[in-house]
Amino acid sequence: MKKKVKLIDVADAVGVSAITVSRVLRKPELVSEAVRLRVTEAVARLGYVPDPAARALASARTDVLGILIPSVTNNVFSNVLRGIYDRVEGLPFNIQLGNTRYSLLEEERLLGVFSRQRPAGLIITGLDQSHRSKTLLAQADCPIVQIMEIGGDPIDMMVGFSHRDAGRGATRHLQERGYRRIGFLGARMDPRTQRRLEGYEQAMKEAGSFDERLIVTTHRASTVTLGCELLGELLSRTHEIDAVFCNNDDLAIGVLFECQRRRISVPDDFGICGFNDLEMTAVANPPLTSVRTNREEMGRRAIEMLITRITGEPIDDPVVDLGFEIVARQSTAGPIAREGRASA
Amino acid sequence: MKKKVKLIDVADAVGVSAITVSRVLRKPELVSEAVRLRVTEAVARLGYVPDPAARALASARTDVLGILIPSVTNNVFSNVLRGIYDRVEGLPFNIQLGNTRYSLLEEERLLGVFSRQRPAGLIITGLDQSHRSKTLLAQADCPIVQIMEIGGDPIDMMVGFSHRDAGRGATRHLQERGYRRIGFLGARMDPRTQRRLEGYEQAMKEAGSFDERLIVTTHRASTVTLGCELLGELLSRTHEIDAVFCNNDDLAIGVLFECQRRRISVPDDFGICGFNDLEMTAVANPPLTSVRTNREEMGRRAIEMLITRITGEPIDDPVVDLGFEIVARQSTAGPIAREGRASA
DNA sequence: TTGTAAGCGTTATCAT
DNA sequence: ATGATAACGCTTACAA
Repeated sequence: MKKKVKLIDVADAVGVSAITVSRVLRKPELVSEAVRLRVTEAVARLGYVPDPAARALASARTDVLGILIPSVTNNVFSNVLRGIYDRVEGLPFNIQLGNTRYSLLEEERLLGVFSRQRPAGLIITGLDQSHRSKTLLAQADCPIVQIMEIGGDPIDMMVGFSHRDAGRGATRHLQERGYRRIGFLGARMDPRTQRRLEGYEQAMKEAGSFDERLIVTTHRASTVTLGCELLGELLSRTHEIDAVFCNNDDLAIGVLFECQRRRISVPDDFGICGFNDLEMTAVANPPLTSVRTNREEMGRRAIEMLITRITGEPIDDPVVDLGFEIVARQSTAGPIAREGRASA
Repeated sequence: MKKKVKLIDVADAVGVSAITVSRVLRKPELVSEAVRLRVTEAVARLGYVPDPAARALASARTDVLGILIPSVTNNVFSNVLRGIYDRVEGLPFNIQLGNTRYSLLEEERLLGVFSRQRPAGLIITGLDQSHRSKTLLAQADCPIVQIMEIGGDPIDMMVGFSHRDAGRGATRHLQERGYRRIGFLGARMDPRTQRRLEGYEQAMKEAGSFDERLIVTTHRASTVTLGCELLGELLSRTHEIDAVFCNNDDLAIGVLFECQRRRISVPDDFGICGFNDLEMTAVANPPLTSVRTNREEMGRRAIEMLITRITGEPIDDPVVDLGFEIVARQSTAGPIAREGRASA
């Protein structure tokens, strides 16, 4: 292994001082063109690459963007990640990913690890940080974006949407399509799922059809298999039910499969609405209604907001509402559809 | 923002030198118990946390484990990641994740970024690194694990399975169940997919039923929707076909959905075999046969191998074959099933 | 525009 | 068992 090329080696080769080489690399406009060209050439020729540790130590800053998400397997977050990696491509930043596993304690720990590195920026999931985490964030002295949802006072910046409104919107959609006894299936029950449930409850109360027995939740992670099970649980409680709002599409697909097995006709006898609008929903049989949320865009915007602040530009609005969209498909065509057919 | 607590501050508080505090933190057995206790107490009381940049600069080593995977959205890799994060939990290492987007050039670039940090270990996906990447890896001077597949000479260590054998095994399974005209649907066509295709070709040739027209591939990323499309393409070429081996489960689910729409009876008229055994396959209608590969275990083992080497212990075998398992479900019950019924 | 000097916070090395 | 001193490779602050 050949010896490492240092700043001073480049400087010696060109006949300038180390700081000049450093300047060429970071602030080329401060160096005369003649010197700049010679230095650039030498850097390339010698294959010099800066040592990030030395840089971090000397400048009290790194090129690290710390990202904290609660799960690496959940589709939702991998979509956000894709947006993040997309937007950061070609920029001189390094993504450092932390997996909190939906644990506030792990979030605190990772925040500690991250802040010691003096990151250039931080992205953190949700609004519900612990007190200690908030303290750490306040001391982090770098721009911070909370992603996935909006609401309350931002620590610094936010990009997301209202899960409460989305839950209410989905439930209303089912109501508008003529369903009355609408169940709620929820897995994981993280803060965002809980707010979707709140939205559901509000819509059901507004329609005067709220009934606790229609709500089935579990702290287990959501899977397709779990969707099958939860529908079973719901039906074992009552058969007076004509639709479900699933807190995500995995559950919804599971519910659809289970309906197929039980010969429950969707959407005629039973409406299904999912959440997240995974691509699969559009090609299921029948295609599933879902709530589309722009997760890649969320990742991209979060990075953009960080960069804007890192470069010292002003932010127009620290809170960005990306909204959501109910994508109505056949799975919620409604019991109305049957009446239509009956009268035809 | 209160001033940062440094090693020397702790040392002054206890009345020892900085290096002694450093020793207590890294090699406590070298320090007398009396001093050790006082130092530990002071560290806790003052809230001292080491600066990773200073550490890295002084010791020429970091606690970074660099991971290079081709996609953050692909289920397969998020499963591996989960295993990695699982196994590393509680250990004094930091995961640094790089997303190569299936690009050898991006892989090279990230490898450059990573090796400059003097990582404690590296995990890289697959066997097909570029020449330059191999040079960088050779110079990295840390343990390296290639994951996902095995074959050829390991750069250092390997954990995975033979995709060729798995492709051959899946195809044979279909043949054993009585299917003859078996199609192959492939997306992305990364090296591992290509080797699965090779296995398929081998099995088809061995059975004397190889036909190029039965192979439909695309470089697009695999999705459920794409599975629908690829089946359409295959059927537009020929209707003399009684099964498909899909290079992953997303495609397989899409094929199933498309069969439902076209009223093609699975498994009676058409067998479907997927790959990866996502949990969803078990609850589809009918449940889908797939090839199970233990991806979480792969992540865990990779970390274990790194750690073993980092701690200087010997590795029993640098190449770990995790194998695969054909999980036979109803979707490949075979045309035989119909004969059975017919004769009943 | 370029350079000098003094750190940045830790660990390696060599003493004691 | 503990300490003094010199790196580690770069940037900041100030000077020329």
